[in-house]
Amino acid sequence: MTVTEKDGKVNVKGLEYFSVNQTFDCGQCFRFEVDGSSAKGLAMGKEITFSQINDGEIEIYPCTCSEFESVWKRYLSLDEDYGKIRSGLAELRREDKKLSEAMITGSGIRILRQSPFETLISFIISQNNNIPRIKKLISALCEEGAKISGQSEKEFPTPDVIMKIGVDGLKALKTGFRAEYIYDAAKKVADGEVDLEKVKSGTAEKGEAELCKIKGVGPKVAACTLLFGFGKYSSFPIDVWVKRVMREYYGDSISGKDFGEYAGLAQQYLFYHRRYIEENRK
DNA sequence: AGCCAGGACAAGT
DNA sequence: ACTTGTCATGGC
Repeated sequence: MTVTEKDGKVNVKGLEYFSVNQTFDCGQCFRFEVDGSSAKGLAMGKEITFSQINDGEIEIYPCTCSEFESVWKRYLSLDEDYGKIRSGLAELRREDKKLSEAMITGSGIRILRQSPFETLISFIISQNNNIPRIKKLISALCEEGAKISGQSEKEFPTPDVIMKIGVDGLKALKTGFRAEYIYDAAKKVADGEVDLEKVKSGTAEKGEAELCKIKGVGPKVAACTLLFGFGKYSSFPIDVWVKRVMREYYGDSISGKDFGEYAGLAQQYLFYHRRYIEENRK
């Protein structure tokens, strides 16, 4: 990996198993717009663009080298050895033709390391909802948070700001029945009843139990939060698409545990593959 | 127009 | 322990 800086842009080349398009279009983040081969959006309190220049080469702006090293490298999981992870997965699932197919389709997917609280709230909002509307609700929440806190709307609202918005305020944003869930999450994180630091340092199982103390957080939302917000790769979110994949590819005789320590990544490959195929049927 | 959306909860078997 | 109706809203 070679990192250079010029005119406020950082160029990174020599990347393997990374595609801007796939990473930002596989349903793990909701504040980016993918257009062609670049993704522009908000993360870590900044507005940022990731642009695919070539195979294995991207541009990041506005950005400096030190900012890349301290923020975006980790955010994009470019500090992880995906070659090693993938071969470990392939070895564990030696006979799994479907997974190896999916690993080719989605070879550029990386699990982002998004901020935990934002991920938690985002996936609470995601339940029984569609992606375009999830994006709108999150953006509305950030705008409202900015009004109250005086902070930039690039920042995701903190727990206490969400508490100030209140259940009625959240309903006014059209979050519907999720309003009390969002509020409960903010309250329990703010008063320490749910300890995100403990989730970070503990196992995925402990983390799931901790997150499920929140009303409106069940196995699926917890798993997505653990995977996309805490980098817990063994977490295996099961939604309608994955259920479909499991049944169609494996005949229901399989669980997340069969995919080992990197089950979450395997899940993303399968999820992306199944949806990618659906898209191309139309 | 009507079904469905990266679910979870509560009440009922 | 499994199944079912319900939740608020709008995308397609």
